[in-house]
Amino acid sequence: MGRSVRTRRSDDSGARAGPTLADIAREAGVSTATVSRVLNDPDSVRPVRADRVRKAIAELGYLPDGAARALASRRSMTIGAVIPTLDNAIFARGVEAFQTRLMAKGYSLLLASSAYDLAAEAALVETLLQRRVDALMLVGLQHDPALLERLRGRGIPHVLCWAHDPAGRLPCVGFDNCRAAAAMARHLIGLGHRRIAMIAGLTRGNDRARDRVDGVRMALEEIGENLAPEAVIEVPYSYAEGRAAMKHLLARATRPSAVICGNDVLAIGAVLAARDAGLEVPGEISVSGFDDLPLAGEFAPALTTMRVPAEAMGEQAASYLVARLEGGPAMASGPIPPLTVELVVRNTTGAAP
Amino acid sequence: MGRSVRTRRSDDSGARAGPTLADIAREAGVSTATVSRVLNDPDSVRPVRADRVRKAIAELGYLPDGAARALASRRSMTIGAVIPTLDNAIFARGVEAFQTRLMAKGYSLLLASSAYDLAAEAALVETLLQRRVDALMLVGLQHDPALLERLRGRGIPHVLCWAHDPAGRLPCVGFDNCRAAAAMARHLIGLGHRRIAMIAGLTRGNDRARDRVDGVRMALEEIGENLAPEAVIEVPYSYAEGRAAMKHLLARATRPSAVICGNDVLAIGAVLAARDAGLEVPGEISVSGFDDLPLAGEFAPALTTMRVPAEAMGEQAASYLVARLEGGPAMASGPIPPLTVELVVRNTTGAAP
DNA sequence: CTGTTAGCGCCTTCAA
DNA sequence: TTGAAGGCGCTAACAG
Repeated sequence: MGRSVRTRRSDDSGARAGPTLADIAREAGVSTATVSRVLNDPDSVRPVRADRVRKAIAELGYLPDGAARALASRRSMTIGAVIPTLDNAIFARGVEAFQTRLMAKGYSLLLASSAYDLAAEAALVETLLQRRVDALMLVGLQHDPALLERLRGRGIPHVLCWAHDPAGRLPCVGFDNCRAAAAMARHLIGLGHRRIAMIAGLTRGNDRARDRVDGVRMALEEIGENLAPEAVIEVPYSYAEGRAAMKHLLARATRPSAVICGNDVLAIGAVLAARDAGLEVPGEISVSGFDDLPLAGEFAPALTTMRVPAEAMGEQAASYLVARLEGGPAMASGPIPPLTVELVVRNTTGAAP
Repeated sequence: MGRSVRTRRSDDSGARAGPTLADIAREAGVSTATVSRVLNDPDSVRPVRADRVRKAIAELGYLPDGAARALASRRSMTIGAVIPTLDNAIFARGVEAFQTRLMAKGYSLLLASSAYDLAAEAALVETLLQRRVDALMLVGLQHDPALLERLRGRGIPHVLCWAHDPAGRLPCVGFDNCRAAAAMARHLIGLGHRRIAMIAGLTRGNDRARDRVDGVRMALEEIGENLAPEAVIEVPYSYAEGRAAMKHLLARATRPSAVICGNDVLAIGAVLAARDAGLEVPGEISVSGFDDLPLAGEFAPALTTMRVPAEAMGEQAASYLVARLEGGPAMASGPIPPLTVELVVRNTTGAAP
């Protein structure tokens, strides 16, 4: 027999549950199927009844149960993302844009950070799969070997950000780090620089950082120069590390005339160190960044850098995943064209002395 | 009749499902209850059988279904957070620490950002509740009037970060913004400053920003001075806005001798503007920040600021929520003591000229 | 357009 | 310590 008031739990540990869809159905005098319909496909219900249902929903303060919906419909309306860190402003921006776009399309974001550790990333993905994410966003092309395979096996739509697969095999929304770095190197080469050093991010487990080093190397080789191993210093992304690395570079017998940095944070640290050493930038040494953080344009001297479309990347990644989820099975989605980066020449790069 | 091989979906749209708990039970020759037990309370199962189950799990590549678990157990192992923005490095750090700690305790993070809009925040919370978050983290004490009420009504444990409720009524993990700002003002007052201006964050819907203004005002009133309305400029948190606000301040008939900024980003913008105007910092004008971002200590001149324990806050918030969730019903949890902030005096504040 | 009826995959008493 | 069985709240055929 139907108690008109449901009693759920007598103790007060945990959440009190609200009314269920069945309660709404009873209140509105319709079947549960109808209530479900006004929730998922309102147009398939006669307006009068739909309104009656909506009224009941409002009156009882009904909130659909996501877990039950996910179980029954096989869609959690939740998308996962694993990023290396939120401590890098450029990732934070990208994630913010990703989340905002997702939310606008009715999806929620399950977020985790891996600290640039590919094994940790794989484990986090496993957890997210367990949470039944409908799709997944990852950063970079390099991952635990079994990871992408697993996603394909499970049929989980996914997208790789901050990178571009020239082969077009992987679904990625990003740009070619190698080409971008090469473009920066050519800018410096064009200014007459030959003694070029690099302060790079840690390349272990970070293909973006590695590709940037490769890009610089490639550009140098184009003109018959080479990037000596000792001309590349790898450090974690931080102002202090950028500064320390530059200090090292300046202490050497032959000082570079230009230093290409793996990102803006390192570059600003490097400029600070150059200034500490009494060197003029760019008069005596040129420094370039990567990302074009808001600070890059404000800093004095304003930083020459490579602008990365972080927001667009986050938004496109979100839109891509949602399209894959909602587009019919036909939606094969060919290779995605790379996003464009832009060399922004400001005041930290100049003619070689 | 039970097909021994389950057929789930013939089309290939959407995710292929993996084996279910029932498959594991069959494979291991035990009941589903037993499999469930080795998952949730391994010690309650005889080791030999437990191992058999674990072997089956490994062999079939079984992954528990979070939605089903959530539905049956009434716990999603998911915690929500709504923050104003990820574009503020200090929030990003806090969220990162929060997420890391949560993950370590077996919980996942559902994240959303509100863009400092309290109505948007309330809507996002509603979405998260629908996703069945077990608990919730919010920023600040000020929220949509119905919001906290709703959380209490639903019995959702929650914590308010970046703030402290002196009355001790609200569950918050943070510090007293008013006191912290007052301490900074007193530092400047002690240096002989009287013409003090402020470049504050937007106070609408942001009680942390408002409290900081109030703290400065309070400290000034202690010495019989007052903070004139025109001495306070409210702007969004960005380097460019900080710079522009400082420019405004310097264009006035009577220039302030010290400028207290709502955060480090504004402060660095302000220092840049002072330098643009040919003013020496702190010789001719003092500037203070708030947060102690990594850049604050590296910047030249190094920024005097108020160090905020962002990581500790994220970690404690996570631990608090998990404790509420897992602590028995007895766990009443008295008021949480405020975190401590620390005045870091560096080189942007000096004696009044 | 609407109601009936099976599950979705797991947890959790309740008995044994 | 184990198994049987009934939901958790909702969706999705399938009839009507």
